[in-house]
Amino acid sequence: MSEFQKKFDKAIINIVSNIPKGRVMSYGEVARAAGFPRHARMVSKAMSRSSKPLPWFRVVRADHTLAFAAHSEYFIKQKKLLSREGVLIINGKVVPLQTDKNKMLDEVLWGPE
DNA sequence: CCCTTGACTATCT
DNA sequence: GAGATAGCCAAGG
Repeated sequence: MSEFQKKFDKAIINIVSNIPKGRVMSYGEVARAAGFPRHARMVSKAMSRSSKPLPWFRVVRADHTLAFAAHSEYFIKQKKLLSREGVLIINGKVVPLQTDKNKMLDEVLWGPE
């Protein structure tokens, strides 16, 4: 394993494992939060290499769609895992189950900031 | 080295 | 808003 992967994986895994239940982050956001901007495409590989289980299903594309091919095995699996915690996929896009009516959709999705 | 491959993104049409 | 396009960047062949 390259030195890059060692540090990268550690940082990515740390971020992903801390995504709260019912919330999602984009690959780019995870990469940025981990201190590796422009490495969105490598986030998935880091997660795959993780030895411990991760809430990988809480990571979606920046446009709110799932990264897996529609109808693929993992697409179905991710959709199910997310719906289990109140995050639904409608028309291929992530939509949170109605929660706080006073919050804007983006805030419910991506959190207050 | 050069080329291809992604669980990606931002920016046009 | 769905496609196409051009960046992106480490890995592997």
